Amino acid sequence: MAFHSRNRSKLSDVARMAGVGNATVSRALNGGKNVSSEKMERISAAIDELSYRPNRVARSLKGASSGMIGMIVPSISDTFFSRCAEAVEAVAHEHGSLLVVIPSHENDETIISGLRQLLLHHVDGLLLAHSTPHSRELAAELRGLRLPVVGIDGPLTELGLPSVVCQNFRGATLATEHLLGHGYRKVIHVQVKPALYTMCERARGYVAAMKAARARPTTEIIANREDALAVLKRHVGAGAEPFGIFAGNNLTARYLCEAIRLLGLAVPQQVALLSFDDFDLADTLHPPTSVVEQPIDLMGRTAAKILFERLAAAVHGPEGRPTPAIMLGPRLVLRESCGCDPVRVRKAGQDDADRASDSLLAAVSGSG
Amino acid sequence: MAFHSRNRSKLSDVARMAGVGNATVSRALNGGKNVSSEKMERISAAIDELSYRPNRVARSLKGASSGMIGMIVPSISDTFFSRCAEAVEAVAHEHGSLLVVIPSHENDETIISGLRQLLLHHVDGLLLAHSTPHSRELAAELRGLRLPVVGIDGPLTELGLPSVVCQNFRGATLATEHLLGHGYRKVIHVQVKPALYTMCERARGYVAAMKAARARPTTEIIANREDALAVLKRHVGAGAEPFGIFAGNNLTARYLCEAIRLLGLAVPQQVALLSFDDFDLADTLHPPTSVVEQPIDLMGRTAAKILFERLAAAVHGPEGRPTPAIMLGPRLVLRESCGCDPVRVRKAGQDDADRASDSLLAAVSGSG
DNA sequence: CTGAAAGCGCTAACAT
DNA sequence: ATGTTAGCGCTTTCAG
Repeated sequence: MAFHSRNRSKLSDVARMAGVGNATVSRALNGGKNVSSEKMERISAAIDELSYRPNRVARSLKGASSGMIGMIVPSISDTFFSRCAEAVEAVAHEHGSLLVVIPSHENDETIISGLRQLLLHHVDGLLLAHSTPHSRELAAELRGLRLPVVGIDGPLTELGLPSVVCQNFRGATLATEHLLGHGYRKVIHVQVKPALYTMCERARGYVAAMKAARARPTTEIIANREDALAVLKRHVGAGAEPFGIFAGNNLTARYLCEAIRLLGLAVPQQVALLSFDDFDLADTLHPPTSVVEQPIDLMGRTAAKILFERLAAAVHGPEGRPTPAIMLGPRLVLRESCGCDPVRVRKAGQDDADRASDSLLAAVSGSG
Repeated sequence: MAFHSRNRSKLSDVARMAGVGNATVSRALNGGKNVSSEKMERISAAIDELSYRPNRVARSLKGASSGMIGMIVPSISDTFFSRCAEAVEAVAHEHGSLLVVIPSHENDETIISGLRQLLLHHVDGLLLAHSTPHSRELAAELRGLRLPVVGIDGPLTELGLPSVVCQNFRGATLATEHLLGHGYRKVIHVQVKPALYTMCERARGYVAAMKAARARPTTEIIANREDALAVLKRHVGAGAEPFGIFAGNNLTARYLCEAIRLLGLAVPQQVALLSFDDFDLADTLHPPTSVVEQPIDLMGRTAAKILFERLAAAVHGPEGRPTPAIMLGPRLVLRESCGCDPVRVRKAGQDDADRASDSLLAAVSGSG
């Protein structure tokens, strides 16, 4: 039980060794205000000597910061959220804080119980990734919280809480316009989980872009590969004309790609594809899939930064005035599935990887 | 500061309401031993009434369990580790514990400082995923720890600590034998990060299988797509004969796939591919990539389970006797890149998804 | 079986 | 500027 304290020196040990009072050591530890530089020296010498580190638990019990922040995400293993978490952890680390991650499985009750558990552990603040509309209970729970909370991926605007999201609407518009720009007169939107905030925004953006181009928007909801197959069959069968698909997220794109492969459809000759959210092998797929890339790392870092700012400013709980969500811009990553010219695309590539493979490609074809 | 305790009832409130002493409530909370059933009733009624939840921090300060476990992984966003973490979290949740994840970036010093930070926060136990050989410092740190530690992915056997790993050797043997079984006389092994324990084991398994088949093993180390390109060029150029590649992990496979695409190589006609560790779009790639699948979820759950067992048994620190690592079996997932017949493969598919798409496929080709 | 009392290591008044 | 003191909420002897 008491294996924590094995040999570990405590604040009073430091005080004794430095020949000062406990409070002085505590003060020295917390900013060193109101401590003479002479004692400051003696204290830090003693700290080094004893290799003393303050016990976060005791500190936390007393009411000071616990050095932990919580993050509630739909799923820990989902690429998007694990990358968010990684960015958040990086910022937390800079602030000497630990990150506790709890999966919600998109269930409001799970969120509430997770929230309470985090509270019991005295976390200093909370990041909440939740893009389904919250239940009344969750809203109440959040409203009653005296703890800095920042939303990520889904806005907490209605609750007066700050949040960081991607410009889903804009990304969708960009994608749709791009597809339209390739000359496809018919561009459909396929998505999963239409209830999600992010999906709604993307669908809205798609519709807006279609309307602006005087084209007729069509949104299809799918839940699996079989649905994708059915949707594809229907639209391919409807006319010989090639058409574009704007996929709502990478899961949608995955179902679609699988279905396309099963049907033996030519991309982009028969169907052009552009998906929201980049994914690992998008580049390696046949053909490479064009995507709207979200600034995941920036989203995570920004949200965490806001949280720590509030922590420092001791701004707990909702503000009186509504807090607009910070919306970060997505980026079109053009590969080939949207109909872009492979050569032009490769030429336009700006990063080193692209350039490097260019020259190697040339070398290879020269030797083959 | 004191926003944690806002209205929150404490143990003494429960005691007062139930008309018993603090100690009795505490006992009731911790197993209810030595408490009359009558007071037990009154206490639990009071707990419900006040919706009391014990403060984990206070409990932890006093020396009891903190309700938190730590996990140190090379990277939070890496699919393998985030899936491990998810499994671990599930078990932790069952035990009412929180999971704190720290990324090590495969750096021993980072691990050590992370370790110490976790200690300061009184975590009850630790899961360590680290498959590079540990430095003397890390070994010493680990040895001195009075805390249950369980290794995952890499063994901590030398330190007398339990660990859970995949049968990397066996998986590699399986893969190599399978490739050999397809009739490829030449099968090479390509990998990244040869220093990793996992990679060593896989390379050993490959070599063993090759030797058993009286074939000459060739292991190539790559670090990026360009290396993959160079390796491929060399081996394709070396002879017209098709050959097999056993890729050490999914990153290797990815580089290889990209390079294969850039070179326009036919898979499996010119190069057959079989990779260790499944990945998201393996199925959608052209052709679908065969892999050795690791029981990731089981690994995470098992490691966590062992940790909680030790926690319950109060077995802290290394055992006297060496603790053999628990080695979980991988599974060959045969798709097409290894040379398996697409039709046969699909027929052999046992899960619903496969069956479902089969029938749909039939429907589709019938209508086309 | 039960309650009173003594801390766990730290911070924050409150004196000085 | 500095020391003394009183807890934070809980567990745990130690007496009954």
